[in-house]
Amino acid sequence: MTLSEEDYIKAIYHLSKDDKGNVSTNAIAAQMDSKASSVTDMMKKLAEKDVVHYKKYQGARLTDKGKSYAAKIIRKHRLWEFFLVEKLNFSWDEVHEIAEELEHIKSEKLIEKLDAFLDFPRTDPHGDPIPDKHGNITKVEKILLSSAKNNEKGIVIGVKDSSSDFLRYLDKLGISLGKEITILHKEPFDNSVMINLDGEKTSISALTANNIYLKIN
Amino acid sequence: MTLSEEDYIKAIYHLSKDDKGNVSTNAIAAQMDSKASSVTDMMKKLAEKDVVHYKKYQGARLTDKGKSYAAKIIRKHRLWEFFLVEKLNFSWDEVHEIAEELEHIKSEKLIEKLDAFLDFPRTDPHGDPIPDKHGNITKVEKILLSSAKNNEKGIVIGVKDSSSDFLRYLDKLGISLGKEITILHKEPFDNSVMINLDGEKTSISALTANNIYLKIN
DNA sequence: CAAGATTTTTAGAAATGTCTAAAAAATTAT
DNA sequence: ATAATTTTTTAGACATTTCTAAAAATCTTG
Repeated sequence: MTLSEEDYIKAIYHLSKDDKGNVSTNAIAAQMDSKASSVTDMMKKLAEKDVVHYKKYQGARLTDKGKSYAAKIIRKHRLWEFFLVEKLNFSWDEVHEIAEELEHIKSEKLIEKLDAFLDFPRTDPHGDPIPDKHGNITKVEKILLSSAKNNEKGIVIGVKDSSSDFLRYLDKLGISLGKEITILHKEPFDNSVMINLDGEKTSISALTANNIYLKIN
Repeated sequence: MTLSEEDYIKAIYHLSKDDKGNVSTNAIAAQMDSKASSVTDMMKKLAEKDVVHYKKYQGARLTDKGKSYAAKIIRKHRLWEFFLVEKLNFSWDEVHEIAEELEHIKSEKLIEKLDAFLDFPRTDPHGDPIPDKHGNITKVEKILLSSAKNNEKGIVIGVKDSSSDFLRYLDKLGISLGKEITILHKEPFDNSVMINLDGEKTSISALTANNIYLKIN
């Protein structure tokens, strides 16, 4: 697979995470920051290679082969992110772009040795699960902070938005993976949430609350 | 710079290591395993970008900008090789191909952090010096084993040929970086060399002796 | 359910990097 | 120094990946 093909496979993977339907040409173009016509061309090529199911005017979805390939790219991306943060001391908002390049390095042996060197991490620095070498992902039960109920207590285990801006904002708030958060009160007026974090009362906006995943004990 | 441009820059760098003259179009084509016409095209492009001096029918050589760029690629290549061997337990004959890919990862910050993580190594797993962040290379005095004199004693500090085949052959012979070798006798008939290695007498061929660098105490 | 709006595909073009074949320049050898 | 050989460049083509503009299909809505 070329670099470009791998990027399209990843895009389709991310767009079809939850629902199992087809992904539209326009949705892929938006995700890739390219044009619908380019997507159509690439879908024909990927269908030829048997990594997507594609029918004119009906969008695309990954075949089993495509899903397996996507999982391998995601695995590489997340292992490299873990390496960058844990070994090279990058912060969690800096690693995505670099991992976007590293994820295309081909060697299987490299990635298995890296996995062992890192002591087989289960999640990346943003809490996202790292697929195993067969492409299997362990799903962890999690809810959005915004949908937690009053008096519920949870551990921060992930973020929905992992843009640098959001991650740096969380740093400023003192929110990081593993932190315990108690929901004190949800404000109906603006859907902001009053929480207890490290013994302090803090109010977080609806948008922020909608991008933090909690594991409820 | 694109991947392909970087590969051409590297090729010219390697071809003009010793002598300062221009490198011929055909020599570059041979090194790159491509055709002379492709080289001509690329030289025009690289001259435009001011990384090579190029005049029709007279070959090319790197500009200062080109040399600096080449040194950065070499630095990345050799740091990654060191990482692969020292941290991921690859053997010295396995790392070249993987480093060929890793050397194109762009982030400067990545490479400075990697350098620090590896504790600022001075040479790669084949004994070749790692340029510093400014592109400066520390030259070490060294001679080919084939040109050492009888009764001279030296430490293996590098190899001229770093192909997998040669490196694996050295493994079989028990020759690795840091080993002490004493030249016992040079056979005029076939230029083979009788050496003392770990207290054992061993004969090595002229070709082998011509690809091992020694530091004489 | 037909007209308008939107989405998707097709057609044609550009940029990159490569190649083959032929022409041009440089080198070598008689 | 001229002919033969080798090297290098040019010209034209092809594969990839992308784009714009126009056409075709699908969806939406009064």
